[in-house]
Amino acid sequence: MKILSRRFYARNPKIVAIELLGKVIVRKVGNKKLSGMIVETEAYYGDKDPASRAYKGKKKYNSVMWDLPGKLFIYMVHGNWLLNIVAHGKDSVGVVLIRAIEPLDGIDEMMKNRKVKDIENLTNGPGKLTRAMGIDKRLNGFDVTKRNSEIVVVDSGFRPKSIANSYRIGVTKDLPEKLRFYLKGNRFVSK
DNA sequence: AGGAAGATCTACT
DNA sequence: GTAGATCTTCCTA
Repeated sequence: MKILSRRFYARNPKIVAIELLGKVIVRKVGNKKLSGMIVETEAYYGDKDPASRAYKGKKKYNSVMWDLPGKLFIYMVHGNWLLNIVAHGKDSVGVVLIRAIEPLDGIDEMMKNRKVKDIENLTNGPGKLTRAMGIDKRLNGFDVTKRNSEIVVVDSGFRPKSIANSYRIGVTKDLPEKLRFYLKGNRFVSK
């Protein structure tokens, strides 16, 4: 179980979004371990991307986007916390939005957090997985490349067989490029 | 004060 | 499957 390094995130967000598929997010809460495999992501750029939180310039709440790659960027939309990881090269800004995961460890605990019966509905959306894992604003700016972080992303060795893409979901102004990526056929991809 | 925002839940046809 | 209410911050006036 290798923790992904800062170098992994210091690339074009589109590349990082694709390569994050199949990796595992591990969340530690006290002595409990919650984890899930990433099955759906979206890439966002900076000032050239009207759907990006960085589009209108640096603000207090989005300043972490200009910070080091590998940090968490968390913000609220429609009453849901959305989990992003900062990913960009030296002279640009970008993030990868985690849209869905496949639950692995701590499923009982996550069920409790979300009050749902069927596993399929547990983490198949960006706002759902954050609630299931107990992620909120407190974790904004967290570094996921450090061992012993409350959250890390590891390479389990899994290699996706087939990856599909589409336009991003829910955005009012998208770019003419398909920036959403997901594991084809996986039942935990959002609807 | 008012409204928009990478969404979700519920209650229907 | 779709339609509408509701979710909570942060921006703009």
